[in-house]
Amino acid sequence: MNESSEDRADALFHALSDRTRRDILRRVLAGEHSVSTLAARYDMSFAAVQKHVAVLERAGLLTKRRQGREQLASGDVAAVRSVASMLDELEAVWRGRIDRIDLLLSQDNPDDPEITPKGS
Amino acid sequence: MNESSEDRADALFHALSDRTRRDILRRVLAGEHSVSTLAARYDMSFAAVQKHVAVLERAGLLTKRRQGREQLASGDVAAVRSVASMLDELEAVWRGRIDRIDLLLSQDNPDDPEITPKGS
DNA sequence: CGAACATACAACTACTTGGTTGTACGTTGT
DNA sequence: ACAACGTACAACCAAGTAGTTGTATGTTCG
Repeated sequence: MNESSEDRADALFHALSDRTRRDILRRVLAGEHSVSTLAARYDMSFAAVQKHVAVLERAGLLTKRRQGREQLASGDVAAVRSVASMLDELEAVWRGRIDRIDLLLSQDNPDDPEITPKGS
Repeated sequence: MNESSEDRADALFHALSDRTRRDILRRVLAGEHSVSTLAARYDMSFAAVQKHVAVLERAGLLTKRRQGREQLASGDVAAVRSVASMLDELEAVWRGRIDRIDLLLSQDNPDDPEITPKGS
């Protein structure tokens, strides 16, 4: 409902909607990497990778810390979990629908012959 | 790893990256709705909403069934779960990192803060 | 049949995105 | 000091996106 929470969801899902960014995220979740170390892994310019890292950072999926002339990027698992909880909320909405269907069925058929209708 | 599984992830996260589409998804997970019923809920043209529904359908997040002149859209919870499992995979990657750190600590190795940077 | 409804799709516009190159600036090592 | 490195950012471009309006097609109902 909150305006900014929808903004955040937009940013998170958008950040995850690019395969290069998902791959970068995997790497930085596995351990710290400098931006140039990451860039060396992809067949695109350094600047392109740096922009992907910036998108992930703006979405809160990774953080950077300076070490000398390098920026070490590290994945934030809490942000990943927050996305998972958004999906949990969607699943809860679906479960509410199923519960309502089950209620109707049990009212019509108190003997409960049918289990889990064709629900998905 | 599969090429088309990345395509699918692209489509799923992209579909979820728009707040109108997330809202539509919530409604159709809660129960069947015709496209026009959905469209009436938003301050945009019918065609715009119809395109959002098409994006969700292409991503596999909803299915439509014809009933007379209406198309009834219904959310597919399995697709939502498949997204959740992608996030689980990311969290597993992160957990592997933590396990490796724990291993280093338990080996009482005070050197080398860098953790196996890559698979090469 | 003909009117109203429900949907689909094409064409167009404004904006965003993912990529490029070039430049600027701080840090490191010799 | 200075060359090489690591990063950030601006300007640009092609492609995609989210919205619009208009049109076509099928369905229901009086």
